[in-house]
Amino acid sequence: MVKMPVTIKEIAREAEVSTATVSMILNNKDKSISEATRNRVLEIARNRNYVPNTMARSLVTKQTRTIGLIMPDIVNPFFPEIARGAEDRASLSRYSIIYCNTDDNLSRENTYIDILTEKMVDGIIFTHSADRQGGAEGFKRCRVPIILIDRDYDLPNVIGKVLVDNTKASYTGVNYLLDQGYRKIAYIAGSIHTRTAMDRLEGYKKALADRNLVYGEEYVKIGEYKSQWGSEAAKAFLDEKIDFDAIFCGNDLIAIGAVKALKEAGYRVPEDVGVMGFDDIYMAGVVEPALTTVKQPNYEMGYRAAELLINAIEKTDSPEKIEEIKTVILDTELTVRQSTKKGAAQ
Amino acid sequence: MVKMPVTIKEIAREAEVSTATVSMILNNKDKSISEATRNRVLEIARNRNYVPNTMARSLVTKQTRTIGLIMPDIVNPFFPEIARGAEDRASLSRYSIIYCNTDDNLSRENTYIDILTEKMVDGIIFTHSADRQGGAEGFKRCRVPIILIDRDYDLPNVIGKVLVDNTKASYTGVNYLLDQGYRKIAYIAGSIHTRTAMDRLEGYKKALADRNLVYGEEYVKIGEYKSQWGSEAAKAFLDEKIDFDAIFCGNDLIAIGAVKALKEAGYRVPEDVGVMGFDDIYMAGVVEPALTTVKQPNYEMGYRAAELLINAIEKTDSPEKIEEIKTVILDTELTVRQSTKKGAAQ
DNA sequence: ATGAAAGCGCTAACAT
DNA sequence: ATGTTAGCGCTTTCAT
Repeated sequence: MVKMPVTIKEIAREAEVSTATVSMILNNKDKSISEATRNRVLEIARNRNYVPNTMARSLVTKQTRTIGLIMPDIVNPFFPEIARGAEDRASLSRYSIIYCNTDDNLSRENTYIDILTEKMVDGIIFTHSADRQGGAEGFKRCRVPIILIDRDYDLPNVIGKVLVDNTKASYTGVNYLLDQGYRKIAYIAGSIHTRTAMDRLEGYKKALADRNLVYGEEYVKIGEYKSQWGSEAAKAFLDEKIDFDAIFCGNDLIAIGAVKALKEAGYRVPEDVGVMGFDDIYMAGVVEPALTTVKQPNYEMGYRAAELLINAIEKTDSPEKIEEIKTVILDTELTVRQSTKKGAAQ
Repeated sequence: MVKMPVTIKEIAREAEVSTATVSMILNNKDKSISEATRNRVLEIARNRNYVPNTMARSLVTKQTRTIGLIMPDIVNPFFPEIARGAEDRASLSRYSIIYCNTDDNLSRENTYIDILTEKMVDGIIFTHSADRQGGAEGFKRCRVPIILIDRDYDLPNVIGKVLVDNTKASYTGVNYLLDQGYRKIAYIAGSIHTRTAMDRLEGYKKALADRNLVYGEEYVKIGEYKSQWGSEAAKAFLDEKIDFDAIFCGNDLIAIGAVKALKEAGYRVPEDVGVMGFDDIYMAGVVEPALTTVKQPNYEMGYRAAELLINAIEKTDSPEKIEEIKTVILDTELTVRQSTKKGAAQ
């Protein structure tokens, strides 16, 4: 297993040419090299199982063909899709991805940014972390371009963003419920501390306002992104005898909990009460087929982020004027799993 | 953003010492360097935001502190836990992880092995792919140590394995059902083409045999790892009037489907029929609280794999005698989510 | 059409 | 206690 690596030097000697020639041939920059030597060199390289040393190459070219992917936690089903999208786009252009879990921890984020710049990655895709308060101390030593996903911070080195229009998304979702015949739509929010959550709430309010539907603040409950909370909140609505016929939820976990509570209380979903989730966690469909959700295009977000980054890296032609931050805003999509029409037969 | 990187050369000049001195100080190999110069150099490095160039370092040291992680698909909830475990262990020792999705595709696997050896990763963690028939062509150019997870191939460069005792796992699972009072345990298997699946079936048979329980082959159904199949198979058991009071399933998706079919047919789970899953996909507990499962310790597998690899990499002291392949066999654990006692009250 | 040579930024003997 | 020097394996002008 401890095979001594073959270098271009050895190949050059064996082929009786210079290392420059070998290098050019191996990199397809052999415009002016005879077919004869070309084939000879290629043949030898193949026979000797030549593997280029990318360290040496990168040292010269200042490119590693590696991208860093920083995210809170790959075990959270939100992220694998993003990671996969990024990887698929990256590997198309023969970039590799170094992945880093931060657990939403600022100091781990900073550590990773350091490590990635030391590793000389060509760029970083930064997926949202709840904590980060815009603090830029961790970026002092960072020298690589950054693409933001999902959250819009003001950070140094950011050259692009891939975002979702959350207001529009929940607006669309609530409108779907209205179109299905529901008229009294309650809202169970998760944490409301993030921009994302507030935008969603705003979309909900806007959809109602557009149809001149107004009802009090008792229709909105704020808690956390857990199914437990969904159950509690739904029960609370029932206990308080709020007159609602649908619930829009801050995310799918909440929705799953809400559906459970409603069913336990004897309601049929969606015939009696429509419930809609958001985000589409993995398996939401398996868990609760009655659930229609607003799906965030995670895979595409990862894909587009990698694309933005690679374009920026390779567009060395436009020198310094990468001043404008490219922003991609993706649409969410409605995943209708089962008719959610009010009063529909089972 | 286009900051000119600071090199040790510049720091050396500014501090009026040699690059060797700077290098030693920066690498804590400064046993014999005066506090004065030491502090001066460190100070300058900090002020100038010095970032070491790991390419240059690796070129000399032949170490990249990077590990490759090859797996079928990070979106499959089986893998994020492995990835996370590996990353956690790796980052403890300041190793980074390059991750690669193969979609169980042999040629993608080979491509990645090539890319990773070119990137000079210090080792590769290879998580199981369904396809690979032991073909070793893709490893011709590979020069790095490999740790296998979950599947036991005969591959070149393999220096370690982290496996699960599937026979024992299903043996334990079935015994649990028996201990709970069930006596007629059917088995719904997924694909049976893998060693893993066969081992699980064997454990099931062994558990029954140990208690002198014998019943015909009609108690075993073989299909695929999908909830759809779980439903179909469970219905088939009912239609065929098989006398069973519990079902052991090849994985959780199957179990979820089976529970669904049983409930639709009017059975109470687990009071009338006990159902047990395997593998514990993400959210299995949310989906079906009645489900008790045999959980594969994915996180730990990833963690241990990284550990094995790092130990091997850094144990340069034992030179060539790394002939023995280190094998770690982990136990699965029973995740009892809710009493599964036969006939228990709701 | 090909070769010579100068680095890329760093580490590691070996000197002093 | 610190400096000198020779590479690591490759790319890239600039010659020829």
